[in-house]
Amino acid sequence: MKTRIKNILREKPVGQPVALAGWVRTRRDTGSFSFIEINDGSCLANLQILADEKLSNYASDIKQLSTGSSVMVAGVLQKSPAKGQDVELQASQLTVIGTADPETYPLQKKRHSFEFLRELAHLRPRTNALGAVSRVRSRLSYAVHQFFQERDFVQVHTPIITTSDCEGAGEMFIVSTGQEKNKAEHFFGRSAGLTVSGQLQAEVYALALGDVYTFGPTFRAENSNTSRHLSEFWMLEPEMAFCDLQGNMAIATEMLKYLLNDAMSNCPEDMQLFDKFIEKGLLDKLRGVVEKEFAHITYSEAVDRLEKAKKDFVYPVKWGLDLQSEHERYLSEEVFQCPLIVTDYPASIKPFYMRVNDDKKTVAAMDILVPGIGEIVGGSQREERYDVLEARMIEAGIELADYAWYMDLRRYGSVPHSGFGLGFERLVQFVTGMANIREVIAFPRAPGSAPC
RNA sequence: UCCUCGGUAGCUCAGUCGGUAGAGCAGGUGGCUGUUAACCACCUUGUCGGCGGUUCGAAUCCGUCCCGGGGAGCCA
Repeated sequence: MKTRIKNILREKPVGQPVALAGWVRTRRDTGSFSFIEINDGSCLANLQILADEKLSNYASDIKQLSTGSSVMVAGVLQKSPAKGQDVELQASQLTVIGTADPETYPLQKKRHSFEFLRELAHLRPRTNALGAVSRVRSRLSYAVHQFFQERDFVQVHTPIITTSDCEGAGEMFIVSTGQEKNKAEHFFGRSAGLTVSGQLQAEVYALALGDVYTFGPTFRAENSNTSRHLSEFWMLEPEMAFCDLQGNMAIATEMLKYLLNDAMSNCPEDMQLFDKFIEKGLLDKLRGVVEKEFAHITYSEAVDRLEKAKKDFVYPVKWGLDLQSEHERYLSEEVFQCPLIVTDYPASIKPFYMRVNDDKKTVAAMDILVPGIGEIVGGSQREERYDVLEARMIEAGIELADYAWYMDLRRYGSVPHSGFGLGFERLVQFVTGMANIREVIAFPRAPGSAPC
């Protein structure tokens, strides 16, 4: 029976027999024995093993051990007399499971660039930083479910293959068997694609179950090549019935604070690695976000501030034009220096499903901008009035027949409802301080690149 | 897709005015030591991203394509 290093280090059963299995990070030989550091992925820390020359396979196996080899070790845990670790394992048995030829094994004991590691998608989780990202990502995913389940939200598995394009959400990948000669022969009887958003389907379930969320992979065929875009990414989309924009903002804010707090309290060692080596001051930044109120301004106020700003922008600022990255960054990074919620954008630049405000010019939209990442959450109150929605769809040139089911939600028992989308990888980026989104997903897919 | 910077040993990089390539680390061998980015000595390693051009001669200059970083657009 093996014990995970995480538990060994937490419980420190000194004097007790312990067995574990993992991969060799480094070996150092001394006079009559070797120090071997083992990592088993359960935590950032390695466990130091002492392997004495009296072990039967000392000369044949243990002295040959190199970085990357896999081993099983049994022994007795003891207090360490030297600095660097509280406890260490005196091995009574060490079995080599798999060797790793040091001439060809690409990972070294020293630091590698993330660009290099990206070429080794199958080996990079064995590094400190990528292992830590994986654990924090897993924990955040768990915390997402915990947050919503604690609040009686129902998870809906919305479809990956979809026949409805969530307008304004980007280009779709087309799904087909490759055998169809014409549209009538299509596998689904109509053209289909990979989902760009589960929102419209989530609305269906919100108007039946009240509060729901969907959390799954999302696909965008955009040719965008940046440090915060992926072709395949995970998106969290809560949708709440009987909920207006104020309620939407409140739940999004509460959720973000909850998630940051959860990662900090449950992954302290990994978070300290990020704070120390990836983004200095990360923990202070996150604590600040948890403690401070999020700033909130309307789009009109944002335009006002930008027009009065003493800063030269490349792109023009004018009511009716969308805010550019430089504008969003100026507001969140320089003016407010904290997460900023911008609401009530012009209807002309937002999708048909967002609820038209009383001024008839703006919609009940909200974007949450965070320093360094930009937009992390985008949401809105949905248009629940049949006539208004129909007019907006016609204006947008949408085929009404294709969305009859969506219109039915407004025809039968319509209610005000709201929701938002959170880019999960952008959240992981924000929490870990990783500069490039390709480092926070196991196997990144981007134009021209899809390893493994 | 656009702008911009880059691609030299397994990794991180240097390479001047165009004259055929170097360091540190890693790896190998030997030594030493309760070590911990271990240490000391010696040794190995190159389609200079690809193709084409200019030139007596190209890592170096020009063209083009591929790949990567940063920024922009699109968005989450």
